[in-house]
Amino acid sequence: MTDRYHHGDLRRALIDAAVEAVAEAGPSALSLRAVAKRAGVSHAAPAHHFGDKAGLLTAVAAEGFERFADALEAAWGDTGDFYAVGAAYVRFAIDRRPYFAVMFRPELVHTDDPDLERAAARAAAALHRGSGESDPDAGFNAAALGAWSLAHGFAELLIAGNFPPAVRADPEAAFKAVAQATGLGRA
Amino acid sequence: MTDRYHHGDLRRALIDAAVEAVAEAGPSALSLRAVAKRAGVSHAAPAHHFGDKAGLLTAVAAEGFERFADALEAAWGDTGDFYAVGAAYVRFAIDRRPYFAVMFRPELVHTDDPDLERAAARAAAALHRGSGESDPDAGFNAAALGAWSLAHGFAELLIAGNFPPAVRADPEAAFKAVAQATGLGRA
DNA sequence: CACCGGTCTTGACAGTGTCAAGTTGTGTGC
DNA sequence: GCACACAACTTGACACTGTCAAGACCGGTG
Repeated sequence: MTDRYHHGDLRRALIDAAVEAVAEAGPSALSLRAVAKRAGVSHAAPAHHFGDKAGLLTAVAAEGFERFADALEAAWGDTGDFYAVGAAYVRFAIDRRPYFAVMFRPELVHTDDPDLERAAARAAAALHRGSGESDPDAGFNAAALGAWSLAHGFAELLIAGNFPPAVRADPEAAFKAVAQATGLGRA
Repeated sequence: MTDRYHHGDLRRALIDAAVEAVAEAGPSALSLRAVAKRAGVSHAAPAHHFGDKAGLLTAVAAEGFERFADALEAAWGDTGDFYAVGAAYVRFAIDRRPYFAVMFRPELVHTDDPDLERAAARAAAALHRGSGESDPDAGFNAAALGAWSLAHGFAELLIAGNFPPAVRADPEAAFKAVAQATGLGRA
């Protein structure tokens, strides 16, 4: 099965290999040839399935958004409040770091990919659930964008290593404290 | 002067060339050889001054943090409130995009570089000015981290193209609306 | 004027993404 | 059951990349 000429599910194997590689050295250090070697195929096999290096990362990002949407939806189900969803946002960035490292990087992926767009839209819907309509005057929902910005910025700064040790020790608890300090979550 | 064998200020010229290149295609697409060509020197000249590709980007990031600190300090001077500083944060991310694209990317730079550390510390000090001491129990200042996360997340999501057109039309005004919606800035 | 140290160049190396062409297997229509 | 068409993958090549060692060049100090 595994040593067939036709791999069976090479696409899946390549995505997994890419996720591992990103987890080890980040997306900018990703090498298609290294991914191919990890999956045990020739150096040009990835290009056949994904067209492009960006194509492979696009597939990773799309899968990431799907898992992200799952995590956010589950967080709504648990307690239903904003803190839980924000904490899930932060937890995803930590636990699924290789996915997160690719998901909000337009220069690394094909932003017009239908699968990616669909998955990203699902995640956005899961995130904004229950945050009401956007203000027709302003053209956007200020509270929802604020919550998103807060969670995203916290996750991004945390991952980049800009937060003190006390935050890194328990990021979810720290996020809740930070969110409360801003006055958010009372809506 | 410019066609001398000893360039005069090649280091400066290389940084400028790198900033231009990053502005055009992002930091991941940066090529040392292209930077060298842009500055009119041989392909190995950058390595002599910066040791490394990461070394060049480190110099760019350090310069970025200096300008960033300037901008934040100026914003405090203007009106002295949080909204102005947050808006300056967002404006910097837009106007000085090539710098911002490198400043919070630990995988692209030498995070232990003394110049970079000094500049980043200055920017952090400028950002947290007037936000009081950190809570000794928690080990961090929740309100300050919240403000930082909000501004940073907003800037990051805006740049990545995740916000609706109404926000992109006037990002600073949108940020103020978003910050107000969270209840922040009343401290 | 000799010399020395820093500045930059030249040349080489292994590794990269991408493309064109070829090879190998798999399923389909007959 | 068999030829054929097509998809999956390989092979080989190309231009380009970052990095290193060695050399050429220049400015200033003795």
